[in-house]
Amino acid sequence: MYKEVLTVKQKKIARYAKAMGHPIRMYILELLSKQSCCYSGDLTEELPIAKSTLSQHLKELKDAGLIQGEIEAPKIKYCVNKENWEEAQNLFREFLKL
Amino acid sequence: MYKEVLTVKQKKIARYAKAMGHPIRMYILELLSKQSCCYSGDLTEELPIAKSTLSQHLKELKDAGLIQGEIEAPKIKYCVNKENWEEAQNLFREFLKL
DNA sequence: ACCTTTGTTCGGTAATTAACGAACAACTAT
DNA sequence: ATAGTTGTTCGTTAATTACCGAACAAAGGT
Repeated sequence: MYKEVLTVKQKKIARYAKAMGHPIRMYILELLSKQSCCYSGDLTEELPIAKSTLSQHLKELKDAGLIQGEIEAPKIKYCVNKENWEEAQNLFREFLKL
Repeated sequence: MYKEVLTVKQKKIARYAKAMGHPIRMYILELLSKQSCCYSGDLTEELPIAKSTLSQHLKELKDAGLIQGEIEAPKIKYCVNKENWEEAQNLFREFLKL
């Protein structure tokens, strides 16, 4: 049992950063942060990846808490998870010491 | 030959984010951004990981361009890479739309 | 010269990540 | 009831990541 040196904040920001650590996911996040929502079908068309791959990236972002999906049958509408997005913003801001 | 949808900025920020995607590396970055420099020996003592593992994490950060090492024999002094650090700051700021 | 300190590299293992196409599930619309 | 749309899951493959201890390399001090 040793002293834990890593802070909760460091772990949280690392978790968010990890989710942001892929160009495709950055593309999605940037899109969502600009226009708040989109359908994953739109992404499939724009992005040069298989739909199964896209599905995985969306899951990544969802698991990290940065986005959320809402069923609008037969589609799914994705939006930023406002609460966590703001937390991430604050963590990054603080880290970048503004 | 299809249209490239990913921007240079998205790729760059993803690269930086990926390097930040581990708690240990966040710890190191936060330390360096606060006090500008440190010796890796200090880190070895504080952090609960093998020195070989630490060496790898430092290499990650170096390869991403976020830090740089200067030999001060027999130690190595690590500092943030100011130029790239500022680029990263700007990219994140812009992305977080401040 | 020799020992110590410091950090990298090597070899190995285990887990995770990224990607694809095919198959499947859920729901809509006809 | 059937066909189409949409997205997830599965199985597979390849590459990368994380971690360790041991071995190695470089430099400093004695």
